[in-house]
Amino acid sequence: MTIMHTRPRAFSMMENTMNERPFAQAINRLREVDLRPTRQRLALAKLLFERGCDRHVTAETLHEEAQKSGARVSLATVYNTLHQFTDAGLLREIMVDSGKTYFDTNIDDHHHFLCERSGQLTDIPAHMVTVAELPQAPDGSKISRVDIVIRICDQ
Amino acid sequence: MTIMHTRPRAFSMMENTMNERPFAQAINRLREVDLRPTRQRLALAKLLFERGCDRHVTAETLHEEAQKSGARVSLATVYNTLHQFTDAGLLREIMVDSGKTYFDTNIDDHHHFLCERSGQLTDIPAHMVTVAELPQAPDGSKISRVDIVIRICDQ
DNA sequence: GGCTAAATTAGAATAACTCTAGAAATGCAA
DNA sequence: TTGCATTTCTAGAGTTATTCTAATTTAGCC
Repeated sequence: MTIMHTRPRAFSMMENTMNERPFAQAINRLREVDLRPTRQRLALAKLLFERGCDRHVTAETLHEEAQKSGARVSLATVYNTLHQFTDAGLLREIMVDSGKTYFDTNIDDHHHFLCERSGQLTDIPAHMVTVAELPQAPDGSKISRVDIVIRICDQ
Repeated sequence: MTIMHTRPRAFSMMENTMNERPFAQAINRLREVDLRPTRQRLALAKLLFERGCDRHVTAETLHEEAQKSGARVSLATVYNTLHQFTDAGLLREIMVDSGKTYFDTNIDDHHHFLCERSGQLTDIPAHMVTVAELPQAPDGSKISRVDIVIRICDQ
């Protein structure tokens, strides 16, 4: 197992406004995390990171999106790629709906609203939630992260 | 859909120390939530609630336990029963490990430690966590619950 | 006890992944 | 560049957790 000491920031549209050498950014980013910049990985990276907003995808939804955009990528590759990107710190896996794995392009410290009706997830920046007191982690262990899900329902 | 206004407390060993009429408690509790006290439901209720401690089970683990205790219950019935108990407010469904559904016999307001190595879940009473500031729920919705998972790893 | 609705069950079906093994693409070295 | 070792991709099979289905059994009531 490898521990990431410096988490790379995710791709962003901002960094590529000029659109010269459209894939250069993505290629470098993938190289940085030791993933060969293949056609498939580049296509998925584009969909995930070059839209300029934070996204919550499942393998299923991303695969569908890739198909629509004309990229030929198998579902197995989408699964592989999502896990590789997660291991590389480019994505974060989130657990809300048992039986489905969501990936979040926002890798900053943050939390989520979860709509109980629609299952819709929305980011909450970490600074909007203040936790005043936390219990001590059990002996021999330390807190690695605090995940907060605020469940909301219709008023 | 039915909204529960008065959540029944879960069963507890404390309430049945004398052991007279061993199933009376369970039978009444099931009646209260409009579930016929069948052989299977009683067996599962006993396993879940009469051990005097809070438990985290999956359908799989509970089914196995039932088998060992000599109760003949099908896995389908375990699934059905866990969901019925949850709907009746006797259990709470928790999401931590995508791909598996856990049920918690502790239905009080509380949170969880999640050990990233073993997947082990531990309850944290609500009073041990203080949330000082929460964001407003989006328009037209209200906060129904705040779930906090403190992920821990080896030190 | 007998009837009716509810509950249980085995096994089939489904959903979301994961694995496998062969084909294709990548990148390094000459 | 070309060849080759290695990585990556893919279709399809396999797995796991769960739900569905339709037939059987059981509970509660007269």
